[in-house]
Amino acid sequence: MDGYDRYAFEPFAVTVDLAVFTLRAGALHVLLVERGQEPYAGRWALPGGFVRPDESAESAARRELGEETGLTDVSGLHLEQLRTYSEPDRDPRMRVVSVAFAALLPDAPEAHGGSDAAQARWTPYDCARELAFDHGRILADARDRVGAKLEYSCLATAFCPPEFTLGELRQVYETVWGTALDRPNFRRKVLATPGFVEAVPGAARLTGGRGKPASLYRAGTATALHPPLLRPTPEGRPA
Amino acid sequence: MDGYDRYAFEPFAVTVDLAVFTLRAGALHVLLVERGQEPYAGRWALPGGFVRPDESAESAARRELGEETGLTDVSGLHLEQLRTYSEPDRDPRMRVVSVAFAALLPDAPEAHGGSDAAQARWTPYDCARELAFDHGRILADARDRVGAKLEYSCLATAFCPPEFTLGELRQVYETVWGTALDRPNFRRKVLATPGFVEAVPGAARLTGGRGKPASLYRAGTATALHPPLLRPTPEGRPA
DNA sequence: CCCTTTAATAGTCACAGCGACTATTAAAGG
DNA sequence: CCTTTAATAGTCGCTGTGACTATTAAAGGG
Repeated sequence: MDGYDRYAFEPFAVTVDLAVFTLRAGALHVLLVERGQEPYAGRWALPGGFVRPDESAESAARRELGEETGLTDVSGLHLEQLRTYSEPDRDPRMRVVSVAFAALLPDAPEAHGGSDAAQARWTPYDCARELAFDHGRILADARDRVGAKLEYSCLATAFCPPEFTLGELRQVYETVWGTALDRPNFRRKVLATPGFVEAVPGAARLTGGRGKPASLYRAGTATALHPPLLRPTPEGRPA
Repeated sequence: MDGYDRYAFEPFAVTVDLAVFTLRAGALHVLLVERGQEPYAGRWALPGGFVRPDESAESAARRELGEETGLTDVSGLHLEQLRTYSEPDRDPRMRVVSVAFAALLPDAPEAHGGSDAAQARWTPYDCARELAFDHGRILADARDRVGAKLEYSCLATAFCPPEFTLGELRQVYETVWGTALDRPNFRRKVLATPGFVEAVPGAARLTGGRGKPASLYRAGTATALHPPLLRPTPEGRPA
């Protein structure tokens, strides 16, 4: 950033794009909006918008998150910067640099049009195809990041309501990773990690389903997982 | 990014900032440039510059890397996008959004002025203080990222020349992490990880120092480390 | 009311990985 | 030739984890 005044510089439009994830009916869902105009009119896209003069990309992302989900309080939601996409031709009209974020929601409020009056809809991740711009790439990157962060962070609780059972937490992993996890082993691992979850003191139990009712837990104070909870290796992810 | 044409948008200047690391004399060094003008005239800063109209942030970062280090071929160097800094007041003159990158160099060519004619210097990481703008924050974030990635990636070889000994590789970890590692255990772990390093077939050995000469290795084809090489926990990094 | 089903919870066993440690080998240098 | 230095070889024991079995506590149907 030296030599600042010695070069002319091109002004860029700066936007944020959000990959907003939630779990619904045992499947990973992402919030998409339908574009109303060219380019890509009628195509689905990630929600997002311009960064305003007086706000950071993080502020813009949280503002857009509230507008698009209709949630009144998005202050506690997990929002994470992914990376910035800046290919010169990523928008056919003009030079747009976009800062991508991932957001995780515990439950999915029904989607509705945001302030942009654009149609918004929760879509199963596997059905999100043919997105506008490079949003397909952004969405795939976001999913990879979320899956990876489950291994070494307590991110999974961000998909859960304030109080949850270990079964629900395990389903987060199973859904995002697409693998089954051994129930007792998962329980042992989670409870052995200090600060991951803490038991709700009262003899709180959740009923409503079949089977033995499970104890309730809250997210703990830890953010990192040491040692990590490695996902089962289908074969050799390494190499 | 929907509702594209419905809002006026503020044009931003977009720059890249680089945290270029290398190992010198057993210490982590970072490439800094001295600012020649206000603001922060005379202060040290991370190298960087404006993204040009026809290039992506990645292209701009690699171009700047070549200009600032004086290296003729930077195509093989490890360059990694960190995150984007976009606080409205991060530059007192105007609205500048900066995409930060980390770069890793095997050996340190003597620093010289880049094309900007600014003075450039390799500085021990611990001596890099009072940087211009928010570059201190960016540098700290970059160091954190590099340290963390050593755990679960083969990034360490990016600090090494094409052929290196296991002792040199171990010193990378020890220098970046600031901890001593058990020699035999490190060797066992590295050699047990397929694709991390591969032996140079010839009875190649490195002489020049004291002691038994070590075998030479090259970086393997793996990029990820499974299971990871966790850094010794001084106590509880988790929680 | 019993019996099946479902899911949480408790517990066992064996192996892999790793920290800590000791021993040996192969060079340089005085 | 002996000391120093560093690479390499190998051992021991603990911890974490995968695989697996058993028990408990509810719902639901006959």
